[in-house]
Amino acid sequence: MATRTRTPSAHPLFMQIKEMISERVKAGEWKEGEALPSEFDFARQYGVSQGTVRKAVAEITDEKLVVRFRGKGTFVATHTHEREHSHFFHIVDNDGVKVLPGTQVLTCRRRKANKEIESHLKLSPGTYVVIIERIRILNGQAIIFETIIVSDEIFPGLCSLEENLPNELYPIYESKYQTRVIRADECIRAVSANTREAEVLGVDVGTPLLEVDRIAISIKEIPVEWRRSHCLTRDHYYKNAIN
Amino acid sequence: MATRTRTPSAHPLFMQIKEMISERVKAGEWKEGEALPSEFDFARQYGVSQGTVRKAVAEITDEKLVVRFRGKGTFVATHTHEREHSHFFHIVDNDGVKVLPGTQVLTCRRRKANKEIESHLKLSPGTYVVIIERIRILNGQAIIFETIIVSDEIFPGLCSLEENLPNELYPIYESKYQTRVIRADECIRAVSANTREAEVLGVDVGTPLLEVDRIAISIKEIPVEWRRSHCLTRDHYYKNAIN
DNA sequence: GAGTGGTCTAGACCACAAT
DNA sequence: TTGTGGTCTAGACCACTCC
Repeated sequence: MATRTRTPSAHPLFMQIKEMISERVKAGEWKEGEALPSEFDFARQYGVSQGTVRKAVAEITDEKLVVRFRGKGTFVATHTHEREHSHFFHIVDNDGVKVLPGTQVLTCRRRKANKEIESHLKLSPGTYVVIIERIRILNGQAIIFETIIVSDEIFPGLCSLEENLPNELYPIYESKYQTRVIRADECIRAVSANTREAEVLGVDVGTPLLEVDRIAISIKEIPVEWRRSHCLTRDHYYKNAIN
Repeated sequence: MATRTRTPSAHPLFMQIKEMISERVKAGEWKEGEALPSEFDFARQYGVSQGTVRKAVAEITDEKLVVRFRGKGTFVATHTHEREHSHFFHIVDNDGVKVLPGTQVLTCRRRKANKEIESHLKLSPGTYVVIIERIRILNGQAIIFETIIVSDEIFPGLCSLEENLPNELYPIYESKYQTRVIRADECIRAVSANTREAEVLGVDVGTPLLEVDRIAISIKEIPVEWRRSHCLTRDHYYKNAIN
């Protein structure tokens, strides 16, 4: 391959390749779990060397869009239980050990979004949303009061699952609604338990609770879920590692 | 370079090179800000190709132990103001904007560590520590009540700086005490303001505060600072991005 | 055995900084 | 001009999976 026609773009070649492959993955050209073409295939497609494709795909792997297995191939990443739990769940017990939470749905309803929800999920006015309230149980104690809000257009019929809603929702978003959560922004505050939360969590009104406000972003860069968790941090805490 | 004598080690070559260079950096073979040998030098030293060294140094760069500049070289990373602020300070105002905090030292004293401190900083019994209490001021409001505890053996005379203690301590740790903080573990809880905090922060006793308990780890993998921040999260919050 | 990703090499050219 | 890190190539060998 003689000297390539250099696009005046500031990006190096492997970055351009990365963007192109990345876009194709995001566009759903290969379904979740499906294999992508091999490095050599991509190299032929784009007229670059295998090494350049490797570097591009390595970056996409870092972003957890795909996973690679030696001898098998490159596959569109899926939301495994472990990934969700290890990656998105930051509450641990006082010994620093991550505990698998149980879940109990309190309410699940469908209604019009208010201004606040519209703003958080970037919805057009009048959009319907699904609002789930549930508690999460760690070591037998109700620890977290969780309010989950998603667009009814993206997740139609989520309410109908009602009692069958699993602990971890992201795998459902992915398998039933073709919506893959790849990252999230969390806003963390200290708040006071209101009467409802106090009752459900079995504490006094006014007890300090940890509020974790999470906006989950899909692979298409759309905010798809607003989740507000109010956590009792007497026997647990939110663990964050800064590297 | 013919086929190399493969160590039976499970690690690939570039990983071994990475470990060796990494150890030398951590041992202080080059001072902070000082240049490391070039890729070709390392390649000669270790008898591998430049590409292999590149991959090793790339990983060390990812770990922020060194920084690289094209045309100049590879240098031992230093604690710049920006890095500390962007990396370790997670409190932002309600618009999500990071604010530069001012600081006012309340007390600074030297005393024997108690059991709790010994355990957090892994100190031998009877070690003296320095305890600094200070408030941090954002947009003119006292927002954070901060207690900082470090070993007096690692940071002798820190107290004597007293009023001259800067906002950001890590650059001081590095320049005056040859101690570079590279990562930290944070435990986050919701707590109630005690009388002291209530007075200092100008709120009622019992107001929910965000407790951020941080153990800072040095480049030598030693816990060197225990910092407990109690933050008023009325106009601010702790921001965490999950990628 | 064929195909995949993972590692390693040797060499080329580039952008940039210092001299 | 020299030296640096950054990119790219072409080809080799390896470990692993699947047939």
